[in-house]
Amino acid sequence: MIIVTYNINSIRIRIAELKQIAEKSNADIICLQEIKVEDSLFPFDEVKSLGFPYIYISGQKSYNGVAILSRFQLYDVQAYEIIDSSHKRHISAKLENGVEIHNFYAPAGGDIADPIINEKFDFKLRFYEALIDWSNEAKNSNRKMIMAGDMNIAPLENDVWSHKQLLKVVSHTPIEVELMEKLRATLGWIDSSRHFVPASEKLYSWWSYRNQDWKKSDRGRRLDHIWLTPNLASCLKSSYIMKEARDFANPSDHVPVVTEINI
DNA sequence: ATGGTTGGACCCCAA
Repeated sequence: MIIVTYNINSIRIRIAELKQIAEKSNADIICLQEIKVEDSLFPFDEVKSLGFPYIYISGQKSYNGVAILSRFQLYDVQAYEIIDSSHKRHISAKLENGVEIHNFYAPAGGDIADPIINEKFDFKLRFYEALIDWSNEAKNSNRKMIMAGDMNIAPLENDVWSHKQLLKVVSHTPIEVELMEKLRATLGWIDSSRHFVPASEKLYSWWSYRNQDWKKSDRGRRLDHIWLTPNLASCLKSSYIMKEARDFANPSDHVPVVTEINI
């Protein structure tokens, strides 16, 4: 089974890119973030025609919004409102065999890395504390879980273009990195991208729009992640980041993470 | 130190 996570930054203007991604990845399941559309305006017909008849969404107008697209039926679908009831940032569904898929869009956190001055950063930290509680609920349960999404944190030194220059930049501050590691450690989550790429190697999934040549400056960050619970470790077959998607005609600033699992 | 771009809404906000 091939699972993809992709921050699409508006699904309605990026159907052509989604098509390319579906074809190149041969995805069975695509977790989307920032669909930026309310449920009633979701482009169901266009997405179905890409080979995903099963569509599970938690949308809102203008901001946020998550969706799971699937080639086969999923079960026990739940949409959550972590902390703030107006933010649609988490949807989950189960495979027929009971494996859980959780799709997240973590808050970006604003510009200033201080929770007292910047309430968006405070919200991001509280969101992660809530995620840690959510993950801890699965402790000792042996639930098989996949979590995918735009987590808006780049945890390792080589997950950003300059560790030193980004230490005070939201997405790579020590407090965020510590929270993400605390989340990872709850269940011993496996980072599928880093499972195949050593920590010494640069690896990014996002490049800002605010560079005239994203490839030349290459100031990327790895904000998008697919994690597995340890009881799925033996199923993890491969993973890659589809960097070429950043060069599509009308690209998102994020590119897809693609993970293959034998389940 | 600053500003650079994009998307969706509305005459600005979030990323």
